[in-house]
Amino acid sequence: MGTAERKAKEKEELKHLILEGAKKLFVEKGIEHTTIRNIANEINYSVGTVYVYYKDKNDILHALHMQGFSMLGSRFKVLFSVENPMERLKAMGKEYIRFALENPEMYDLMFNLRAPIEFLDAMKAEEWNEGRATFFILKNTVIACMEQGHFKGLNDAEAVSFMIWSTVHGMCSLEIRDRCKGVAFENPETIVERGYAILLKMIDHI
Amino acid sequence: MGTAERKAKEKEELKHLILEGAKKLFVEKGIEHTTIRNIANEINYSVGTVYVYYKDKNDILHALHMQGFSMLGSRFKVLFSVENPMERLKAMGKEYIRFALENPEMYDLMFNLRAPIEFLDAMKAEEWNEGRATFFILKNTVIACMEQGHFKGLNDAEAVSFMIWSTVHGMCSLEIRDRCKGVAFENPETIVERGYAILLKMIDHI
DNA sequence: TTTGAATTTTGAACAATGTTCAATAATTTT
DNA sequence: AAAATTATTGAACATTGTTCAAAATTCAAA
Repeated sequence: MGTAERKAKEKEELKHLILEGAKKLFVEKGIEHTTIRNIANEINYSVGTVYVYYKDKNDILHALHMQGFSMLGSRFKVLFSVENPMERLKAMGKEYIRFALENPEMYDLMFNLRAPIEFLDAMKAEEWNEGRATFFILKNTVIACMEQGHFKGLNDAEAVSFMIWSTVHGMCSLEIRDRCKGVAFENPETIVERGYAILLKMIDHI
Repeated sequence: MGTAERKAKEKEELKHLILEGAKKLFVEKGIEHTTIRNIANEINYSVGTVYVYYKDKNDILHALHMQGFSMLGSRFKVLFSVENPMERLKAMGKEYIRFALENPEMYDLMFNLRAPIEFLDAMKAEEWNEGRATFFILKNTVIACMEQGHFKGLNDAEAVSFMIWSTVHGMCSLEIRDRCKGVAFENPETIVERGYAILLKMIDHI
């Protein structure tokens, strides 16, 4: 039965179309200024159709959430080619920052968005795999660094990974959410780079 | 004219009442699940009254924002008594984390809430003073540490301060926004403490 | 080709929200 | 006591997420 296949594909395509429309608008005007009606309008469908393919607005956010982790994950995977674990770790931080600052809406969605209960339930289930996998890449790199003699005196690889993740995440979040603007840094444009340079030096000296 | 004074005081009191009612509900059921009608109901006034005293919902958020910085600031001020700058720096981090984890809604409001344009305008104006002051306390402490021979090889005190701020902010945000839950840490309850311990060791070793 | 069932799409309708504002009530001044 | 000023109200509006019966379309069988 070829018809069923084609229909399934069409459904997939429409689902994708909705998602891409949503993403475009999110990037253009921010997540909370994008309405379902906007999305429907953007792709020339009616509101109801969106709800056929996505249960919720949350469902859309969740789909984009996974897509975001997929993007970040593939950026990380490229870095497998960097043999030296310490170099790899540093490159990962750089890529992470680049991803966050180039895709602030996506990043916000992934890490800063207030999570409704259903969202959290989905996160605890299998679907959060991508996120967990991304953290494990970091953790394993830290472990590899330790095996090469780095992070001497620190035996808690998980905590080290969490601390590094928190640092880059914190810098990106403060930057993206414009909290840096209020602080009147001497050189606002470069503050994230400078902060990251400090982290690298600290990592090197231990 | 004593009447005018009394009226002014009454107005102040009602404004405060609204704010406290809002805060109570924010803490109870989260910021975005608290409506103006809820707030009005909580203090037995009508919706309209709230709008007489606060221009916006944003206006309320903004007032609480300042109150939050005031709270955090006074916690920091207590630490002036700690003479040793390095000890003071460490205590500040601890206090910061305690504040964030004890007042997650307030913290979110201060650092993670999506800022509407008017909000940002107000931030750039004088009213962000509290926030700027808080960062300066941190920065000055870092400078004092440097003068005592710490942070050797790092000459950018601002970047060091930003990096430290980002680390504790990042850890608290990830924890508060439940992003830690998805990662399946070995020991989830203690991850922030452990992460902070790593930061302290790194600071010590440089 | 025609038909009738299955599927897809629609948009009017609903409840909840932030916000406004003329009307009402309370207070103060004359 | 009357007038004027001030404070409070809640109905009304626009916009949101969401639902669902109806309309439009597609498809397999006769």
